[in-house]
Amino acid sequence: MARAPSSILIFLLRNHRAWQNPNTQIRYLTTETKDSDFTEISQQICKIIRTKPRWEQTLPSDYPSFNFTDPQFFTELLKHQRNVFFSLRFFFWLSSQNGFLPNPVSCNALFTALVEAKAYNAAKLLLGHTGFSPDPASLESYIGCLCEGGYAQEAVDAFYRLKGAGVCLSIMTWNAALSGCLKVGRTDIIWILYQEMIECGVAADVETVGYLIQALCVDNNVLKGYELLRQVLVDGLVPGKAAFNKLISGFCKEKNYTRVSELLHIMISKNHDPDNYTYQEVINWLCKKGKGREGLRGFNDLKDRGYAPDIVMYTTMIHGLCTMDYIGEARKLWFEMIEKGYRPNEYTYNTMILGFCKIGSFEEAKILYKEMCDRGYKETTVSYNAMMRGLCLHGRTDEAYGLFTEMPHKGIVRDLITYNTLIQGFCKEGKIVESTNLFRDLLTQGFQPSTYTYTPLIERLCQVGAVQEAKSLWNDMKNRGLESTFGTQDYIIIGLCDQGDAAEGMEWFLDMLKRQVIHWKNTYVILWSISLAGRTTISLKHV
DNA sequence: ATAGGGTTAG
Repeated sequence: MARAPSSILIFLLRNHRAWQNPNTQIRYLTTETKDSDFTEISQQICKIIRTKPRWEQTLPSDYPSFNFTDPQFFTELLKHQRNVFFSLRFFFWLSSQNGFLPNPVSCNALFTALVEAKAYNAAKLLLGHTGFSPDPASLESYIGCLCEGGYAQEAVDAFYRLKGAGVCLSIMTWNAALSGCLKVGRTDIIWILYQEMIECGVAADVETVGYLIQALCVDNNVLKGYELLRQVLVDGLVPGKAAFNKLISGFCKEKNYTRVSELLHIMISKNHDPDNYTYQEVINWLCKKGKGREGLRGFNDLKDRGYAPDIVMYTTMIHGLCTMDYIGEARKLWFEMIEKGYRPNEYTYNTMILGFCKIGSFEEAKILYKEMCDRGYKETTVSYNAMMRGLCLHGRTDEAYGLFTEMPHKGIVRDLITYNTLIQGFCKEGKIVESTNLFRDLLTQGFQPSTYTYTPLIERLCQVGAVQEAKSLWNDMKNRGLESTFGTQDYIIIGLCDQGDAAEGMEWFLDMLKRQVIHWKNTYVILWSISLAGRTTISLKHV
């Protein structure tokens, strides 16, 4: 039995400041009492680990007789510690002490606290470190938590852990999982999970269907998504707007405007009025698929019907007009947007600046560029790329290259598009040495070249008679699994023929036929080159 | 949730 701490107690009670000091209290409680009051001590320890930076080193030597490794003590501490990371740190400290056996109760309590704090990484760390089995309820909210944070793969792992324990998820968690996978574009996992869901015998609800439809759209399976929608509509279920919007966007991409308008009608009839998100996608894809005029008409119709386009819609429309080089119209919308009270943002500025650059109005572009900076928007890779692209389009590659060299000094990162823009610009001007130097530089920097990188290089090399180099670039491109654009192969054939190698030209041509990548516009030129080079008549028997 | 930068023929 411990000594009755009467003298110390009397001292402490008389000395208010000493009693306020947690160290003193602990020393009293741990050395002078046997039946340790865990509640009191843990409250004090909480204070210490919160305020004292190197408590791990001082705690044991300061209080040699207290048994910190009693699991009951840790459970008590957890109750009082608001900041779960302090508890975690304490837990790992305990684990390093001899004699502490993390018991399932404290592990589970800590795990639950971490999950509640949405500290998925820490929760995962704890799981991996201790290998304990959390109770199903915590594990289930852990799965929901992982999905929310975009950790789809980890969620699946946790799911199989639960499944192994014979527990099945509630529909809420299934939906959270599907939604989480959708957010990070992991449709592959969605289909696995959905299969599992069916096997568990959990009935999909209307929310589930919404996610499935969206997943089908992401997989470019819009028609299947549409069929699923029709099917559930018959059953009286109406998925949320997001599913409709994805379907509409998907059909726009496929230029299936009949379905688009049908879906818009369904939305209205089901009290899902199409919103800015819906229309923005329609206009976006109309512009991207070369129907900018229709896009503009739709945009104006919407305004006539009382819809108020938001800044994103305005930006989309301005961008569409700029791609068609209708800069005047774009500028009109720009001012209309400002009149309506929207301030141009980074996206709007970059779009408009590129528009001006493309038509060679560099003065206007520079004024806007300055305005953008004055408004506090930073210069970015995108804004630099836009200026460089404009300059390249107008034969001012030297100025573009000047910007390129300036970028690192301003701390602006160059990316693949930066390189591609310049490579294309130099190629266009026949500056093949500069282009290939940039290409080499790009590889040294560790970028993965894209089709946009190779195409201008191959074409220009062929034109200057360096067909061998062009062919090696072609192989390089193919080895990276990149698809060539229509027309690139034509240059190689014509280049080969210019060198008098009709036979190999023919080989390449037959290869194109086999792969059905013929660009019929150039076929006549190709056949003509081959026959000129080989002085033979090409008959379609070869085909 | 939504928007911005890189292919194409004289």
